[in-house]
Amino acid sequence: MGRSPCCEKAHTNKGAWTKEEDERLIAHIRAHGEGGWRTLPRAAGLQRCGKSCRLRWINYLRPDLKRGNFTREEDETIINLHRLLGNRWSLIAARLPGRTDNEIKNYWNTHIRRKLLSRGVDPITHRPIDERAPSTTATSSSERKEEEQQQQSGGEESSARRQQEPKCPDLNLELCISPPLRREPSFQLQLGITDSAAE
DNA sequence: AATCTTCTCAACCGCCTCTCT
DNA sequence: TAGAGAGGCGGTTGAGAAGAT
Repeated sequence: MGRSPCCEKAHTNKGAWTKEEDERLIAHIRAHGEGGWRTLPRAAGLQRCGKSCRLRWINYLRPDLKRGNFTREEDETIINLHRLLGNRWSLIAARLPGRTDNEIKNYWNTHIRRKLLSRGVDPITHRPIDERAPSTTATSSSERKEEEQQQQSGGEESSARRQQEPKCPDLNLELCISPPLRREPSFQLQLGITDSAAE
């Protein structure tokens, strides 16, 4: 309502970033560090919204990002954390070094959600879907592919086992809530998730 | 080879929360 | 305590790629 927009939209670029814009952003952050997103575009000579710069840096340009496919372990970690935290992608991302919340969110929506559905598991509640047969939910070609892959990757994952025994690697997913010291980081520490698998 | 359909993921949008005054 | 500014988050969108017909 009475809120001013985060940036002057009339003079900002939108859409895909160019190589030159990337380089400017990287150079500016290397020189001045992260933060000050509202003033950064002007300082860096970018015709971009500050939020856009932040997103580009966090999701794509950060040097510590791990690109490439998710591993099986990461899959299971995401599923377990989602069961615990729900759609709190930033918290989930905090447990997966090199992965971003956006990346995990996309991966969840495009792969894991279907994977769970094909297993007969409700991706929201993480409980078995009783009423509907799994095959009725997995109708698209990719969903069928997922199923085939799972069958091929060793029959070790029988559907019965999948339904009754959610795999929890070495994750202690118990929540320890204590009075908030500051913001999320402290909360994350309080989570007490000791995924020794990641060690 | 051309067209249509489906999938993927980078980016945007709007709201919420935190911090500062 | 209230209000404003800034950062952060999650949902959604759309362009391009890949696959199917």
